[in-house]
Amino acid sequence: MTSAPAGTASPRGKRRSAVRDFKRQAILEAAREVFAEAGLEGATIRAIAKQAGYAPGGIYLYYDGKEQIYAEILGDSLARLGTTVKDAAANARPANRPRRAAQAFFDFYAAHPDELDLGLYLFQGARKQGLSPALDRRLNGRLIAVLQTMADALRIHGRLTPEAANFETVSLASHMVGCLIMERTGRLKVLGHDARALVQARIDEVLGRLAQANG
Amino acid sequence: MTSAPAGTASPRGKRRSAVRDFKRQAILEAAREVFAEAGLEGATIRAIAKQAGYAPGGIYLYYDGKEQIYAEILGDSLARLGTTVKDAAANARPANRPRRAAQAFFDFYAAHPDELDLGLYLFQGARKQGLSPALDRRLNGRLIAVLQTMADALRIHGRLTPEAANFETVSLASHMVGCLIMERTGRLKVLGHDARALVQARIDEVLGRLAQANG
Amino acid sequence: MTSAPAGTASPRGKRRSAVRDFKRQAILEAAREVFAEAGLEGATIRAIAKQAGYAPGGIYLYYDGKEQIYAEILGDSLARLGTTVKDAAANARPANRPRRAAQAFFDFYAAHPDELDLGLYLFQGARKQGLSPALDRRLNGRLIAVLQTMADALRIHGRLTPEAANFETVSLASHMVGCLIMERTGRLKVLGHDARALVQARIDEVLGRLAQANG
Amino acid sequence: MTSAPAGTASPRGKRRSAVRDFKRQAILEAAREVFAEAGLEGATIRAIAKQAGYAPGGIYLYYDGKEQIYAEILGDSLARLGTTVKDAAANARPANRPRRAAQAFFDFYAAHPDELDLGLYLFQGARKQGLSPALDRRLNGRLIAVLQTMADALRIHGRLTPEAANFETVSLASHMVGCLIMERTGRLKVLGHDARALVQARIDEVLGRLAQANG
DNA sequence: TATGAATGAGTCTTCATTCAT
DNA sequence: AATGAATGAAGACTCATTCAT
Repeated sequence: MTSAPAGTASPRGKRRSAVRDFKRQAILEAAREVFAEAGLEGATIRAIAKQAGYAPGGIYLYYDGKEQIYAEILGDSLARLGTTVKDAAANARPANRPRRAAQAFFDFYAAHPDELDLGLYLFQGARKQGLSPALDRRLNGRLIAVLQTMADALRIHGRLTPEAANFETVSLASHMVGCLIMERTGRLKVLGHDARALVQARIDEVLGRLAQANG
Repeated sequence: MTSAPAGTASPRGKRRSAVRDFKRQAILEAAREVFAEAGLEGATIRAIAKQAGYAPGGIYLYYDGKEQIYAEILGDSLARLGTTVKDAAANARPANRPRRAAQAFFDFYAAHPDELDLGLYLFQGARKQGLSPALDRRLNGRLIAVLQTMADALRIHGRLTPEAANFETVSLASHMVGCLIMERTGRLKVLGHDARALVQARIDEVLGRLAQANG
Repeated sequence: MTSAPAGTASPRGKRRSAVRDFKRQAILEAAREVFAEAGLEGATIRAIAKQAGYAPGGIYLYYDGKEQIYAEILGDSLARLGTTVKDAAANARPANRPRRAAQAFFDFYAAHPDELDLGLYLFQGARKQGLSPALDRRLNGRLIAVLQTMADALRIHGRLTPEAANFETVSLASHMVGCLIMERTGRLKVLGHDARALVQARIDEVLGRLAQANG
Repeated sequence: MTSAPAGTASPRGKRRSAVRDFKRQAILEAAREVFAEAGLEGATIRAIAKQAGYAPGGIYLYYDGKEQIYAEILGDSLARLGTTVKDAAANARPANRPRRAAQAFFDFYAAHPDELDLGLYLFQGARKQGLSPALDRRLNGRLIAVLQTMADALRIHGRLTPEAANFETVSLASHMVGCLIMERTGRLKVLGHDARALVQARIDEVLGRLAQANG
């Protein structure tokens, strides 16, 4: 009931819906702040409500529960990631697009590590409830879109087949995710390395390989 | 108190200690099963106890608490990983060692994805309490040892400086971790890829690059 | 958070705060009843909650924990004791003040023996955690105030130095506490005596001695 | 079953009983040590067993449970107190007996404050189970005997009626108990006094009064 | 729409006691 | 006689969620 961002037809409904969406966003923002400060574990409904200026019960007028908030944040996060990557690519000279796009991806999660946590948490195979299939599809769509942007840049620049560009992109993204996680869990530091350098080198390597292949 | 795998001298003591160790292992195994089935969140002391055939209090005869169980599983896991990787390298012809070692690493976590989760969970920077420094050091040591094995193989085969071999290894491991996580969270499937292929390609690529560099 | 009897400004807030205070008092009262019935050991959060008509978790809306409830009861108790003793002294002719004050002290604990228990329990040197220093100071302050009232009466009536009055008062109070405890534990009865008579005699004795000293 | 120090008739039984009593005493001694170190709260069966060189279950071969151990310690304590007081009186010149006896009483508990705690704990009105009537009678008997010793000394020295001597003694004992408890809970220190001085003064006062009454 | 008091199941952990060995 | 592994009820406390207002 509460959960669908449901579009209503009547003008009255529209206005109400707009207000509602605004408040939903405000709660989401509050939740993000709590996440950033207290991590996934510390993000209680109480804390989120307080940060949003609500009493605990108030949250449930806008969201069905905690997991739904998580999911929505993740959706938002992916949307912003998509925008960020797309902008980075668009604002770069064609020759630089693959690098800029990839770096935008990395920078995004380097700046918002908790949003990466959130993704891992929610997507985790063995979740209590799992996401609703509809939501899962939506989130997947966003992720695919992000990678598509990166893959397109790579494809054009590297004169690759769509499949090859795709493969290369997914591999690159996985590498970045791996590096970010290893860094976040403190393992990279112990090993004497840092994510940015590893990723940088990897991008150079891929681009170098493509350049070489294209003469 | 409870935790030390204390060696006793008398035969009677030895037998007792052996039984004890066996039961400790059984509990560990039960915990692993719970992890695999219910995830880290579902792995409550109650659930572990039940799975192990104990009443809740029984666990505390063998472990000081939940986190200790986690840590012990992780320690075990890293030890087994180390053995696996080392064996893989040792049993391969020198030329194949880097590949075999890397693949052993990947195969290990592909077969035990929850142990990867556990590592990420425990190492997590933002943990409530964090591991005891001593334990943390031990676990780090094991991780470093594993990567050292891989790095050594790479260094010898690729005629690299220790630093370069190290860097390459950490990057490779991060890539594998990233791929595994992306697969575990279901994202890789959605994107039409699978971890094994991605990792395979990455290994080929690295080895190819080194071969080329060495003429 | 939970603990502060925080004064709010708005009428709405005032009413809310009043309700809150009322409920806090009700819980306190319930706790006192449980103490009286089941003793300190039996005074579990569960039992208190039940007596107060709450589910276990409900208590934590009003108190931060068990010890805080104890402390608040004790604080209350000492405050009431202070008032009682002061009133008794104030309402008596000067010549009778020392006796009336002392008797008020005795009567108070004779009527509320569990509050004496509580004091002994909480103040106990060998407590797990001990009270917070701030709280301890507050409670001590109240106790000192009570005895000061008694000492003042004694000093004036008996023309004593403050030190002497103090000493006499502490000795008297200790005697009363000893008698009360011996009675509460059933020992006095076995010995064929009762606290009231013992205390009465002691007061007579002290006052007699002072009268004699003053001619 | 286990609990009665039951005297058996046969020589075989006698020897067995002697061994048994010895072991019971050893456990008691261990329990006393644990009490002294860890207080009433910290005195778990496990800790007592360990201190006595037994496994937890072993204790139950000699005692029916924790409370019984407590009770027996208390009984022992009272017996030793009795001996101590009696000896003190016996070894003093008649004129000094009341003082020496009283001081022996005080010193005993000043040296073993946990045994005073134990008495209060066990005798406490609202105990879970209460002591068995038989045990209660035995303990009471010992307490009475102790006070009787003190009362006798006072009666003879002060030429009092038995009733008066009794009254005075119980009052004195109560005062000492009160002072000791106030000291143990830290209140006396806060008030700037100490138990020994208070008790000393009280003894002087009583003896002075009696001397005066007897010309 | 919003409150916030209340719930109650669930968390980890402790410990007296039992019982097969 | 003694062990010590195991129980299981109990403890304090947390927190997502509900519902009367």
